[in-house]
Amino acid sequence: MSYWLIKSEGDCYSIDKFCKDKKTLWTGIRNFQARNYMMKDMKIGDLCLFYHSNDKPSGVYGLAKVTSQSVPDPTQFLEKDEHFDRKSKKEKPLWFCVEMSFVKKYPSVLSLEDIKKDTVLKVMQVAKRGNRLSVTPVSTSCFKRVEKILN
DNA sequence: GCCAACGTTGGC
DNA sequence: GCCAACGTTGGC
Repeated sequence: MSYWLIKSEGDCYSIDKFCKDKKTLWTGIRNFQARNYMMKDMKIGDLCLFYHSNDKPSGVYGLAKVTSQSVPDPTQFLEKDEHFDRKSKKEKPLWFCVEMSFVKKYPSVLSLEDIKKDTVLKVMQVAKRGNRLSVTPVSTSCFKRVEKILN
C-alpha cells in the first residue's frame, strides 16, 4: 500500500465538508503529473494525508482513503463547471479522478511550518520551494511520523 | 495583495 | 522542438 498527500484549498473543499460527505470524487485535478499518480499509481486502500493550502495555517488536517479505481472526471464534460475542458471528449477523456473516503480529522493541525522544521518530514514534496503539485507520494517513514506526531 | 515558481500554450 | 508569453498556485 502507498501513501499520498492531497491538497485542497480550505475554502474550496475543507476537511469539515469532507467529514459530512463521508466520501467524495476527487475531481478537478488538471495537471498531468497529478493525474498520472491518480490514474496509474493510486490503489484502493491507499491512505492520503488531507492538506489544506491557502489556509491559516496551511497544513495536514486529516486522513482519507482511496475507495475506487480511477474513473473519468465528470466535471470535465460540464460546460457550466469551472473545470470544464473543451478539449476532452467522452470517448477519450483527458482527466481522471478517484473516490476518497473520509477516515478522520486529526485532533490538531500539522502546519507546513512544523513539516519544514521536522528532520524527518522536511524531505516531503510539500515542503519544497515552488511546489505546486496537488497530489504527491509520501514515504512510509514520513507517513508514520505524521501519524505519531498527530495522534 | 504580492510575487516566485512553474506548467501550458502557441508562434515560429 | 525552442522559448516567450501567459495563467495559475500557493506561501507569505
